[in-house]
Amino acid sequence: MTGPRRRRPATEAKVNRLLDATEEIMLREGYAAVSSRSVAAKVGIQAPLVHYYFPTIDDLFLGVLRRRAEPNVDRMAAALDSEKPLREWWQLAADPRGTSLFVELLAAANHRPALREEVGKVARDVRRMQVDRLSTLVGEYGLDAAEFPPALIAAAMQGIAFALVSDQTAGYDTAHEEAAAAMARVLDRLEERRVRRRRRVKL
Amino acid sequence: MTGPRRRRPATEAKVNRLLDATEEIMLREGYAAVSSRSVAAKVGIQAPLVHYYFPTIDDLFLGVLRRRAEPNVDRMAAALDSEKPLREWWQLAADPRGTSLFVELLAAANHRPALREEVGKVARDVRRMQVDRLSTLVGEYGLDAAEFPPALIAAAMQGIAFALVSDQTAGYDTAHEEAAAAMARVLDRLEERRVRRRRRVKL
DNA sequence: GTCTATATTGAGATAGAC
DNA sequence: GTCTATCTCAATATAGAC
Repeated sequence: MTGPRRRRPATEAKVNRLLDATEEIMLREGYAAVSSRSVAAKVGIQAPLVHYYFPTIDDLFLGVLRRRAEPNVDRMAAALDSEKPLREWWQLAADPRGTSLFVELLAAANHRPALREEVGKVARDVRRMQVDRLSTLVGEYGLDAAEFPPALIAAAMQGIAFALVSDQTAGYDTAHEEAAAAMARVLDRLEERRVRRRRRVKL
Repeated sequence: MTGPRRRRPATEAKVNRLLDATEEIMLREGYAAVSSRSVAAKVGIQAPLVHYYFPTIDDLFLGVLRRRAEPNVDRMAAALDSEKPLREWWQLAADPRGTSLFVELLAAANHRPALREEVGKVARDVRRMQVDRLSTLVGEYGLDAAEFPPALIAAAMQGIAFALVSDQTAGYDTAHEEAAAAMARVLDRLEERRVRRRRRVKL
């Protein structure tokens, strides 16, 4: 076990430029527009050279997923351990770039088995982390755990973010701004409630 | 203005078979797997013939969208006017086939301007219908309209359905069954509350 | 280790046969 | 009105040059 191979700095930089280009294409034109040609054109190299760094297109998508997953899992862990867990979780979930990319990866995974497995692993791990933390948080927020189990709250956080971000980035006229503002207020109220309840316990 | 052209019954049947095949491919392999070749293979005809019925691939996607949209808009209208509006709305939203297809169309619309416009129109019209009805329903459910405005409730219904259906169809292990069951219970309780409140008013 | 010339397959679309 | 032969181009990928 020697861990992932080290690469020369110049190579590392090029790999990152390729992944940046791939993300850009996924966000602007959808995952289906990603090809060795489109990525190469964006970076300014020849198409077949992409295959030197990423032998297959699957590897390119996996690269995007892995580069995003690690810091995002860390950020989610930090959010869940912060003073306002739901509020910070929402801030992560409502990030248009990250959420749009995740939706694209989810869609691409539909017909790419290698990607599907990896996306599933990330989704499951993150969800487990959220549910674990929620099992104690739910009570602190003054919610009935029987009515709002962690699994539902986690699905709601992610799902609402999906809906709002996808309508927003597509430019659909569906009052998503109003909904986003309301969501923020709901979470703020929950955080206030939690603070009050914890004070009461301490006193 | 003569309305849409009538087609011979045999033609109509073939058009439907092509649209069925397209839906099937979208659901099983994702929208990106839809091509004149893949659709033709599934129906058992030659690839270029697909272009006779649907000149461009955009037309194929538009065909799928339009054939689905009309009955679904009607069904949503009926649900909103039913005895248990939220419950029936959820039953529609939680349908895996319909929701998965909508997600695929949403993704495909990302880089297909013609489709994008039509999807946007459908999304906006349906959302408007839901929000209109919710503006009176919210109070009947005993919810505070300032805290839970119609736009947020509509986004939540759709978003949670997105999240649960996509995890379910992809087979991701994220406790989506538990979440779906909890969602159903939450809505049942709301419906009960609405019935009780209406009785009180009538008496 | 880095990059290019090139092979192969499959895509969308059209002109024209039946 | 229905279907087919065929064109053009873009996709992934590999073998091999530098």
